Amino acid sequence: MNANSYSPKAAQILDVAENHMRKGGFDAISFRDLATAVGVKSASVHYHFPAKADLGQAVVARYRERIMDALGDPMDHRPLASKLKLLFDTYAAALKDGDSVCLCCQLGAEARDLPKDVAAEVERFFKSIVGWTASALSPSLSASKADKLAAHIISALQGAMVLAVATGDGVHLKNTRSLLKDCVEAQIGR
Amino acid sequence: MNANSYSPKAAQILDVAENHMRKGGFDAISFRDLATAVGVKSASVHYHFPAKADLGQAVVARYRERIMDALGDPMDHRPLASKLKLLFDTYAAALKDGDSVCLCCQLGAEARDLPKDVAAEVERFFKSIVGWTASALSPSLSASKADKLAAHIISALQGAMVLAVATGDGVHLKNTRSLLKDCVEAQIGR
DNA sequence: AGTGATATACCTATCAGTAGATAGATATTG
DNA sequence: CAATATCTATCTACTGATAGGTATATCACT
Repeated sequence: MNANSYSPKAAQILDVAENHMRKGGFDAISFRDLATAVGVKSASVHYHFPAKADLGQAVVARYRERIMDALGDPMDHRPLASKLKLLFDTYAAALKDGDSVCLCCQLGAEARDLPKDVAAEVERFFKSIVGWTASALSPSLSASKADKLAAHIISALQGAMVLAVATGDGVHLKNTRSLLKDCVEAQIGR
Repeated sequence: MNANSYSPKAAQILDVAENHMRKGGFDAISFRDLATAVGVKSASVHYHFPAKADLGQAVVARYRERIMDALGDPMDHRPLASKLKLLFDTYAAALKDGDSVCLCCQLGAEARDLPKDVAAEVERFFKSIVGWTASALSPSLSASKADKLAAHIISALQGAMVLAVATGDGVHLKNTRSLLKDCVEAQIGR
């Protein structure tokens, strides 16, 4: 099930669901609201996604695929700085309108209250993106240090988004980017 | 309205509400569930907190007061390192059972979907705790650098909690603590 | 001491609205 | 015919909220 295997209507439903979930979490979407937003009835949404957990899982899976595709191969020959810039730009684009965090930041916080399949998909997102970052760092650091620094980078970006949304001030994300850059340079000893 | 001005039953309601909200956000609490948990009927919960927004606001306000009280005066004569240790210990205690993030991390992510008063209280929490941290750093750094580093510290702690809950691995918090310590030391030039 | 007013803290009963989900009919296309 | 995609209609369960009743306790006044 890759991200392009959805019918146009199903993709449209996923788009709306993703936007709503980013702002209010899994409980913020309802079949009726989604149906109205895409111009069908709620029973038709159930046709595409039988249960709410199926919908949630599909939203997260598609999100992960899209992000990971945008990041590309972490082991290719681009310089580390440009990989990290791409990570910051891509991942933090979640804040684009200044009013929503990364989908998995939202869902990650409520992981213990999510349907099992949805929570598993969120966990998979984090393992993917931390793994990508660790791979990108790996030529410059020991495996152990790369893993820790990668997790820290993702953590800090997540938290900065929360702070930005909660205080209504997007500067937090830029601030964290610049401090993370220093942190990475200190670690790789440049 | 300080944290000790609630009747025993109201305080009990706030306790349960806080625990549930930490795991699933504002929508995760219902008057009926709370009532059952404390042994009354839902109408009695409305007696103590007329509307859901009142309850949410009270939970967040009490949380902020408790955390800020535990942190104490950021300008007193304790060494910086022990203030930061207290911050990490106190604030990160939210993860105590390994299955819930900081209340305001959860609510901060969904700030745009919260009742206005609740969102304002969440914002107030963040401004308080970032302000405390900046004050603690202020003897060692310029005001501008202290503000930035303080926001970064809080961001990183928030994000680490999300990662810890989402992946079920509490090591992320310890990891971030140690990298933040390095980051602070690099900034104050020690 | 006795009486009435007031406040506190609960209750029962109910409301309109919304939730996720399903059964079964209909239309369109290959 | 069969697959796809929609519909109408409906179900049960739960949501926040309100109206109005009950019991208890405290206080003021005679």
